[in-house]
This record gives sequence, C-alpha cells and structure tokens, in this order.
Amino acid sequence: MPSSNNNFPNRHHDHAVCIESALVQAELLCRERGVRLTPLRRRVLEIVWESHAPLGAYDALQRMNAGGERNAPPTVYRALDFLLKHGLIHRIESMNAFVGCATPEYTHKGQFFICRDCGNVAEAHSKEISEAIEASATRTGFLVETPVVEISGQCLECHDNE
Amino acid sequence: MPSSNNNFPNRHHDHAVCIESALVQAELLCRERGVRLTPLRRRVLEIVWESHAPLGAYDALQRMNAGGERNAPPTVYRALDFLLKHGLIHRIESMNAFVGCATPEYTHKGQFFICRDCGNVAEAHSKEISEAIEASATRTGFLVETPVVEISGQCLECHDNE
DNA sequence: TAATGGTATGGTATAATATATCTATTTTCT
DNA sequence: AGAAAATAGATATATTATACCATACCATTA
Repeated sequence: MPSSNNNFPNRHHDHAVCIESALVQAELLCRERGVRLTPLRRRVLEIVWESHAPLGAYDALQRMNAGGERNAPPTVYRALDFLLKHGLIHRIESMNAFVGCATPEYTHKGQFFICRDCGNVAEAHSKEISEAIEASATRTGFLVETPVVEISGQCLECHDNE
Repeated sequence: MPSSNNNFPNRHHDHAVCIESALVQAELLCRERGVRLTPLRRRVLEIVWESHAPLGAYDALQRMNAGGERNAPPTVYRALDFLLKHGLIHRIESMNAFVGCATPEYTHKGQFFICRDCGNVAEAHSKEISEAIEASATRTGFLVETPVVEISGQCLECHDNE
C-alpha cells in the first residue's frame, strides 16, 4: 500500500528512480504472468514514464517515431492496451491520456489528483473514498464495477509558487 | 420493486415529467440569470433529456438534423457549452457524452452512476464522497478544484433482469 | 524439420470527437 | 437608427480511436 502522506510528485524527486523502478517491476510482473514485455511495449511504457504527467496516445506515437520510425496509431494503441490490461499504466478519462502506475501489482484502480499547472498526477488508494462511493451506490440502487475518480486542482508546490 | 430510497431512473417512471420539469427549470434559471435559452439551445437541452442515458455530441447533432436541417458540429458544441456553463447538463468525461441535470440551481458537480446495461445515469451529491476526496487530497498535498466521479456498474433493475 | 496455431506487429483507411476561423445575422443598448 | 455584443452559419481541420487485412514471429508437436 502506497504511503499517503503528501506524496504528490515534486520537482526535486529523482525521477530516474521512478522510471527504473517502473521498468523493473514491469519485467517482473510480466514474467510472473507469463506475458511478454516486448521491446515495443517496453518502449511505450518508458515513454509514458518520462514524466508524471499523463501523455496522449499521439504524443507517445510522436516520441516513438522521433528517430524517423513510421509506427502508425494502432501500434501505439495496442501497446497501451497491453499496458492497461496489466495495470502498468492507467488511463485518465478526463484527459484522454495515460500515466504510469507505480503499484501495478495492486490491481484495483486508484483515485487520481491532477495538477492543472504542472500537469503531474498523484495516484491515491483511499479506502475512505471507495467506501463512501459504495455507500452512495447502495443508497442509489447501484452495483459498483469501475469507479473513475479524477480530481483536477492544484498541487501544493504549484500553489506556493504562484 | 426497488427500495424507496433508491433513485436510479427506472423503466416505470414518467419520463415526460422529467423533460417538462427540466425545460421549465431551464427557462426560469435563464430568466433569473439574464441569459437567453434560445430555440436552438432549448432544442439541444430537450434532445439531451430524451433519456437518462448520456448522449454524444454527434448523436445530438443527428437528432437536430433529423428533419433535413444542416446544422454543423460547432452549432451543437456551442449549445452544449452554454448548457454546461449554466449547469443544465453535465459532461460525462468517461463517455465523451452529455446528460441532463435535474438540479441545475445546485451548482456543485455531483457524482455519477452509469449503468453498463441500460445506459442510464443517476446523479448523486454525497457529502461523504466529497469529504473523503478532500481528506485524501489533503494527505496527498493537493487542492481540489474539479472533481470527476463517474462510477460504471449495474443498476439494480438491470441486475434483477439478468 | 515442417506444420500448426497463437501472439504480436505492420499498414491503410476511416470513424468519432472537437475546435479554429471567418462571416452573417439577430438582439440589445444608447 | 446606429453601434456593440451575442448568436448562429459555414468551411476546414485538428485530435483521438478503431476496423480490417496482411505479415512476421514464436512455441509446440508431429
């Protein structure tokens, strides 16, 4: 379970560690599951992890093709679908974009805090939120399957720098 | 028979009442605010209210043009923007679609329960959810501005009819 | 080794969603 | 009536996503 005390990505963190950790975890998880993290898929994961800001599919495609390659949209969408399926990335519905998941073993989908200034995203796993949603669903007459919780706003660092 | 504090739209409700109420409220609200619910905007609101299922912009456009009219996409998007701005409809981010709001006076955005079978949506305003989000945001180091809470799943009626 | 079947990738076209921009009309205000 | 603002019309294009068909790769087994 991720720590929940002010874990919004900040300017000073060593992002190389995030990337390295994500790639290592992905390798392990794919081996465990007997699925293939092919060079293409690995490359897309790496591109998504270039920052903590969600990246659009076509932006990822541009990066893939930056060296003159000629990959087409279905190629990147297929890789993104694979990564989504295995929880290695999440889709941010309100942005049509994708962000790396730091806890891919942890299957259930989190809640996302998206800073309107720096664009970075923090993923939370608040039991309190999930339970409040369950309670509201029950009152409404509804069975929860796929909760989407995406909170736009401002991170403290951007707030302080105003 | 669904329980009494269950407000998910069901097959038996009189939808003409929903439509009528929405249009009357919209007229009043626009008058109060000194903005114009033009025939075009009113027509789009009416189309969105044809059901409790979110409607895509291009589906709305098709309905607008069903009589041979030649409205173009910007026309419907402009009307939708107006309706959004005044809280008369909500955008469902996870579906790129729009749904009528039954409580337009009530400005803050609700939480949406979306049935994967019938497509209908219920809007909730759970203080418990909002507070849980605020609490999680505080722990994360984040200031909430625009929460998006869209829960896909199954309504009880569709569950019972399986 | 070749046959087979499943998985992954390449490539073209097109669907679906959304906006920029410019023009014309209507409404409101003075 | 005339000016300013809001609304609507029209064309083009940007952005996001998928359908479809063909090819390549890979593992198992005959």
